Amino acid sequence: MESVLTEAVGLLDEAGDSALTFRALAGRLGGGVGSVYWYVSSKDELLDRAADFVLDQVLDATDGFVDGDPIDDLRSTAVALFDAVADRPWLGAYFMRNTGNQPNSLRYYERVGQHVLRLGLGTLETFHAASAVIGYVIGIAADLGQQPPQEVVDGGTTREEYLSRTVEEWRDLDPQEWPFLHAVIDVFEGHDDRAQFLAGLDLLLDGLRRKAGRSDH
Amino acid sequence: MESVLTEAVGLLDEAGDSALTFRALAGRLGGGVGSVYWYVSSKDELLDRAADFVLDQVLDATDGFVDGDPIDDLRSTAVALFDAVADRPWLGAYFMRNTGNQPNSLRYYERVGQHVLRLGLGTLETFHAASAVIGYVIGIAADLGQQPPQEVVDGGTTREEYLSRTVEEWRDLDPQEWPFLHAVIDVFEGHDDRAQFLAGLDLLLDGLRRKAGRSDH
DNA sequence: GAGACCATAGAACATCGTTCGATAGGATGC
DNA sequence: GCATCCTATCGAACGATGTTCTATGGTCTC
Repeated sequence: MESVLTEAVGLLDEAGDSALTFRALAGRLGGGVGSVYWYVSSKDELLDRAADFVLDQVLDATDGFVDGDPIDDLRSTAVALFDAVADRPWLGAYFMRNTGNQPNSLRYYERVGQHVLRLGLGTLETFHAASAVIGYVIGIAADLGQQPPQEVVDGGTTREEYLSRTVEEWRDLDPQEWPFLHAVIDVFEGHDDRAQFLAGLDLLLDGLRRKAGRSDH
Repeated sequence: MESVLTEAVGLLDEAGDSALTFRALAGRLGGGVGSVYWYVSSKDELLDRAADFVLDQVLDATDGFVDGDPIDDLRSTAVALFDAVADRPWLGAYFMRNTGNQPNSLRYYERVGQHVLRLGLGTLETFHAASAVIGYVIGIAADLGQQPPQEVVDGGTTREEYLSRTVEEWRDLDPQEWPFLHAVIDVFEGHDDRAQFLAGLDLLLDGLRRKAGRSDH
């Protein structure tokens, strides 16, 4: 059983979403197609289990954050999930469905929530804050970790070439009509996904810290 | 051409992601399968165009927000996109890929960016803030708008029944181990997706407003 | 040894995206 | 008037995929 998930994750990591087929998986396990169905009842379940499988490892690896400043711990927990999803593009997509259904996504929800709980907000605000943080992390991670275009996957073009070609197209647009695009085009060209994520996360956490401060006194 | 997109959107709206097949689309158009390929070169392109098609309408419908408080306008723009994605679950998934590739997602990016621009932040901060807002909206919308479980789609179970059954399962968990879950379980049971989205958005915008205030003086 | 259950294997089926060649109508060139 | 191209349509066929089904060993229990 476990080897089924290991090999499934291996396929996903190595060649992405479309590489995980029952035939490829069976071949890797040295068995027949039908055998896989003995362990798993559908492809949906296979994906759920695979996602849950790696999320379990992420959770174990980030077990220690429970003693510092709540916001700092919240940040560390969020960053750990982001990093995990960032280098596993497929994980974001399959984390997004069934939130609250898979055992480990519930575990993650709880962990984030416990940090928020320590802020001493009201029940509704606690619920909203935890949901916002998780939603932001998953959303950005899934977005940034999206599959690069086909030509980059095939190796014909590097990521940098593709990026700079996009930028060139933007430069041709009318600056009167696209003031924002032209304003940020230079920083976009050298942008770092992770820094982008962190900046947004800090905005969110800053708002949260302020809300906690207000309800404190 | 336009009718191809209209019917494609119709299929997606009525029966979701899996209902859009070339054969179903051709049947609806009263033609053959091959004809669709004359207008569109692949299913990816079909989905891109369909998503772009409805996004265009959303953008036209929210054209007026350019005169009030920047943060307020930012909020209105974000809410409009959220609402559009919320009742079109498929839109979130296909908005997420190719951000910056499809013409109208670029238009939306620009519009959000222009509001941020008025906050007078630095270039890098402007870029990060705009990305954070868009990422949050798309992420949450895609997450909350996720396809409900099969039994609900089939009509065998209502959304409320499914929700309350989930809650029942949560109640059985050990409160010692799941303090957060038990703390928020009541508000979760009656939660509203849109309110949840707005609460997180306001946290984010509050952080942004504060950052803008700091760099002002 | 017989039967129950665990586990595997692969053929077969339906569906899907995609390709391809055939075909017809209309515009254009001479 | 005729040939030639461009536009547009159609559906059969191909390959890949998820899934079902039946057949076959293997192992354990009594």
